[in-house]
Amino acid sequence: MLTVGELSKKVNITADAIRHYVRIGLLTPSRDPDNGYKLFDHDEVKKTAFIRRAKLLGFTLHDIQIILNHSDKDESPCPLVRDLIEQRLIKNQERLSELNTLQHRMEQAIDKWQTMPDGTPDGDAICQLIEAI
Amino acid sequence: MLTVGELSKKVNITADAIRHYVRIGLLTPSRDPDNGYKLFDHDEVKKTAFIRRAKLLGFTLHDIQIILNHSDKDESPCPLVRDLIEQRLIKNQERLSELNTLQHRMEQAIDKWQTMPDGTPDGDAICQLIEAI
DNA sequence: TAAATCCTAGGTGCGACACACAGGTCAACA
DNA sequence: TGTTGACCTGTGTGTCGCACCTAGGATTTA
Repeated sequence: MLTVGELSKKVNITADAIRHYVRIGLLTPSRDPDNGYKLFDHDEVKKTAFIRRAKLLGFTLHDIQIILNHSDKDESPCPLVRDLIEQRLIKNQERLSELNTLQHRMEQAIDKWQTMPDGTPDGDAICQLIEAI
Repeated sequence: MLTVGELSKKVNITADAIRHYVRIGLLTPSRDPDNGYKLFDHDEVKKTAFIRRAKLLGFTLHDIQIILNHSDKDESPCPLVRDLIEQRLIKNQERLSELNTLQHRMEQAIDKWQTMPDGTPDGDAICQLIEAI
């Protein structure tokens, strides 16, 4: 049975993150009756490691909640996991193309501004560099 | 002098977003003494359009706040703007490479899972698809 | 025995809004 | 003239995944 600090070292995340997972109900440690400390048994440790791996794969904590709920019911969550990751993949592609667009706009702006004077505000223009876009 | 709703149509953003900008002090409309409605004059409309363009270029509202403060002082914010966008560019590159890494991991997982059985939970494994990573 | 290091619960902050609530205001139409 | 419906107001909460802080109790170490 590990305390928060011991668990945090074992799975290499912050104690705050673990407390966060407990707060939102992802982890459900038992309690030391003497002092109220959270105590994590083997299953909770496994769950914590699982959460880490799932996050590395791009699952949100909400996704992970759903997956864990399913596997608590002795149902294989694997088909669900495949569905979820395909959704995440699509979202991620969207984010990637948004960021790429942004990157291009920023690079273009910088190129354009290489040759522009700073100018002085004329009481009307706020920043010519941006208003020129 | 435009109300929130009129301004929101003119610059094509939601009324909620405009109220948000007012809340955080980006916009400072006057008030109709009769009914307390926010009233945006020409300068405020220009500022709103500026905010939109700056956001399209990847500036945060915080950046924009700084830029507007400078130009209020009749200083050319342009050198500042160039500095800020270079910082944003770097941040964006970091985000892009993070997302790319994530994308690769997700794609690899999906490839790998094509050939794997769902398996049944054995009371120990939570989701073999994820634990296999 | 005291200091240093753990632990607790609860609250706030981030970024950029979206959404909801309860109520006041306004223009138009019957 | 009354009423309807669309607009407006301020304020508060939720999103996401924590990080940080407070104030105090517990435990370990010198």
